[in-house]
Amino acid sequence: MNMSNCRQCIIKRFNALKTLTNEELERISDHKTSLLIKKGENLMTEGNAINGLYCIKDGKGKLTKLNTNGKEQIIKFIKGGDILGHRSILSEDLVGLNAIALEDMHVCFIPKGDILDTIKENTQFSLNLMKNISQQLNDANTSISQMAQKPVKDRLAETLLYLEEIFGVDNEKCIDVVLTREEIANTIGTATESAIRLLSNLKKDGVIDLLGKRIKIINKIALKNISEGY
Amino acid sequence: MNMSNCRQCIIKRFNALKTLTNEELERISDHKTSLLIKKGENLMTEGNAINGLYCIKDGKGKLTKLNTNGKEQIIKFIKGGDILGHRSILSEDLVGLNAIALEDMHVCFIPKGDILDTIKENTQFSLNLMKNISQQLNDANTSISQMAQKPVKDRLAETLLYLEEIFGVDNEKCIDVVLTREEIANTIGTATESAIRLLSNLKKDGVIDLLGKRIKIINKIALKNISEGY
DNA sequence: AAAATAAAATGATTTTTATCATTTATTAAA
DNA sequence: TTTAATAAATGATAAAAATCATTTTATTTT
Repeated sequence: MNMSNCRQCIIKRFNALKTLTNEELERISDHKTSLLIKKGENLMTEGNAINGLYCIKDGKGKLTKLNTNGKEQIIKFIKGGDILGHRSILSEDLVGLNAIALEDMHVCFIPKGDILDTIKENTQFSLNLMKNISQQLNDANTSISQMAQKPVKDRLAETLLYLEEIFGVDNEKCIDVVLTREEIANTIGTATESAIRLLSNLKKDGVIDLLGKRIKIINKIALKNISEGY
Repeated sequence: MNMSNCRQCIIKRFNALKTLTNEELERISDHKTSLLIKKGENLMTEGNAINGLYCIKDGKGKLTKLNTNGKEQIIKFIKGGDILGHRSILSEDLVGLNAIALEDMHVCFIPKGDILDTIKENTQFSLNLMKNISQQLNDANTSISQMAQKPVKDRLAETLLYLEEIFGVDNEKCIDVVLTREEIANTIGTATESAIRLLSNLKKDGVIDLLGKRIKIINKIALKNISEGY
């Protein structure tokens, strides 16, 4: 059984679950399970069937896809407030992406049946899910375009700005997520060495600072310009 | 006024509109308008507001995005049976892509209000729209991964297979869509000259044949292997 | 704390891809 | 149907990015 109650949960305010009625929340609260996903563990795995919706309470993660050649492509980053698995539930497809914890994550799992029932009875919830996926689709289309047409340096600049936007900064003004250089490379779609080299160049140019794995954006305007090809 | 009636329209069988009730079809039929989009014309334009759903009766088109540097990226191809504009309606965003006719297209336009009403009253229609967008999102994620990690040659092979799958072949077994070399390049995200060169190589290797602009796949297995990096 | 392992950084080199220049072919216009 | 315009093809070269090799720096493990 589960100590925590969905009605009291503050994280639901940040996603489609905010539209649920008290009655719906009670039902979900009774059926949900809480999970601890440790750093490096998979919350969802590409190719598996899905049997519910995940709501991330806290922690950070990455959504990845394994290429035919075995290389990991990071498609998106996730954090508290995000929901996962609804795409797969709605399309009745297998899961398309791996969800992997970048740090320990607390996650709630809501069975598929409850979600489908709620979709059918609560139009607003339904509309919010659609809105969420629609925005993701728009973002994905933008990514395709940028992957296809921007050079690696521009994509790196873009990604650094995106990471700061998503995760914010810590008390030393560094982007508040710890990624390996390989993960950065797998986000922008380049070789690890290329990512390292370009990061070093950005540091040399005074646009960013590198404190171990942590990255601090020093000149956001310059970075924005680089991301647009100037 | 409009001669044609949605109830009789056969194209609706191929998309989410198939779940509409007779009553809903009548209402839509009364409000819809039919459009002829001539080759090269825009059906939707990036950045514009949307005020309805488009249902393509026949013809072929491309969905594109203009990059910051002014280059066109082709995100997806469209044809009879496809619906357009629902993503933008659902997310309440501006249109994200240009829809441009590759040949004359007949299209029905259904005002936004009717669509939103129908979403609210017909759960099955709603679910079908979600399913459609969910699948598009999955496809888009696959594209991101391939753009980021596959070399141009592999992406070209992939694209040729995709085009044949979407548009089929004509009576000479050529892929049944006419694209310029530039459009092919803008699909796979490369320079026009590179696309031309790689097409020439594939022809020299006997994998495809080039009859003017038309492309015939000769060895599908070889092409599939190339697309996977062999 | 020392040893072992993994990650990051850097250099040298090769491969891939883009760009520029020119020619040839195709399509559209006068 | 000849001319003009556009698209396709090809060669030469430059630029971008990947790969391989090695060193340095962190991070774990013993």
